[in-house]
Amino acid sequence: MKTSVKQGQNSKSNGVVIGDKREAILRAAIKVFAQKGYFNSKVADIAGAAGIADGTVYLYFKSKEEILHSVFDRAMEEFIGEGKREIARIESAENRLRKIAELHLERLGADRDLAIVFQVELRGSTKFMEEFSGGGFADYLEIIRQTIEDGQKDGTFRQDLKPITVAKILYGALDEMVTNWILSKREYPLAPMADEVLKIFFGGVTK
Amino acid sequence: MKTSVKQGQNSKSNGVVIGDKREAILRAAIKVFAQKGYFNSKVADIAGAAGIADGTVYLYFKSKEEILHSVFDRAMEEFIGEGKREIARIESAENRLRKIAELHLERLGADRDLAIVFQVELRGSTKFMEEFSGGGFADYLEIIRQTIEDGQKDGTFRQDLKPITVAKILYGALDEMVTNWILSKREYPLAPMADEVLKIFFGGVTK
DNA sequence: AATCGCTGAATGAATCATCATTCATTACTC
DNA sequence: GAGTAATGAATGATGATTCATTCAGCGATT
Repeated sequence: MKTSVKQGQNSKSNGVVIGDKREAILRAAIKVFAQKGYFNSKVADIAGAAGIADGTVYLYFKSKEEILHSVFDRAMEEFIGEGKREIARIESAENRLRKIAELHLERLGADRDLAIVFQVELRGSTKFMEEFSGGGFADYLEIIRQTIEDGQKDGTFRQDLKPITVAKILYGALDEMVTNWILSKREYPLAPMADEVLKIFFGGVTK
Repeated sequence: MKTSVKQGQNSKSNGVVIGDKREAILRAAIKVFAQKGYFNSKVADIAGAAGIADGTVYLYFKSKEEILHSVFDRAMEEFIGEGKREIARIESAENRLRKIAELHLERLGADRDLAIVFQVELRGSTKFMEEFSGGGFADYLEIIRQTIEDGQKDGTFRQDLKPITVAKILYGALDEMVTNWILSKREYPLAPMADEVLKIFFGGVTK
């Protein structure tokens, strides 16, 4: 019997607003999933990390899987939303792509746990990937594709390449930067890698 | 009680050489893992697909995890082994990279199930990725890196880029081609995508 | 201002299903 | 009939989910 500190819900009894228990669970889940992977994470681990009882999790989520879903949905929505906003104001296609690359690496570089869940768990299941192909991911790729098409139309980019393929290549390169960053023992800032990627992407490696 | 067709091991009783039961299990595992993912695959599924009893699996493998390991090890060994051989005879760094890209996509494009297991399951666990970072994967990236360094030394490639980063970018682009191919509903040959990737990689997208 | 239900959040021990793994038994082969 | 390979039912662990119970806050009542 532990002397658990009960806490009425949000900001009722005392001035301290406890963000939201749902929020706490999501944050805890990101940490736990990042550490042990979705399938090796116990719901009890998440509850523990969130500082609540096991059963409480089910007051906020229908199942363990729904937690993972929510993590993706929330992050992706925010990610794409802000991306679109930032891109909108930029004139040249080249600079838009530059911004996309920078944002991509900045975002994921800013939250390692979330990055791990994205790179590892999202990829780690065809099921999720397929759902995502029709969801946020397709949107993201489409934004890149469109930007490349714009650049081709205004004569900035070569026109002998299929925009969608070019988009995949840029995305793949960025994605690999993130994956390597996650796996690396050394700590280094991720965002600056955008430069090298863009140098090659725009100019190629041939002298 | 099913009238199971017992079969003495390899080519004993009759002329038909049943490759090896171990081999059959690995093939079955690749198919099953590709379909449902490692964690959702039951050992019984694998046994079923291989046409043997559940327990028999354990005559050939210590655990379910060892099966997955074996799938990776075998494929990676073959993959890298043949890669090195093919590369060795090629003179120019540029053509060596070209060959690497082609092989990469040809190989994975030739066995969709294996490709799925590689793209999805390998990525789907930090544990495996980390093991692999110190294993086959690191070797592969090193081969690419070295080739790029060669090209820089002989003046073919720009020298203002870190070879390791360039290597990651090429790898990332190829990897994304594979991932997209796996997820795509449409059936299309993977290998030809190497051309587009190389065009951009060598020449860049800017006009 | 002390007491009293009430309500809904939170708890965590118990349940129940799901598999990986084992091993006593059976089937083959020589 | 000895030796080996294969079988598949039984075992045991694990862990998601449930649910009877506890608890804290709050307005109403005295």
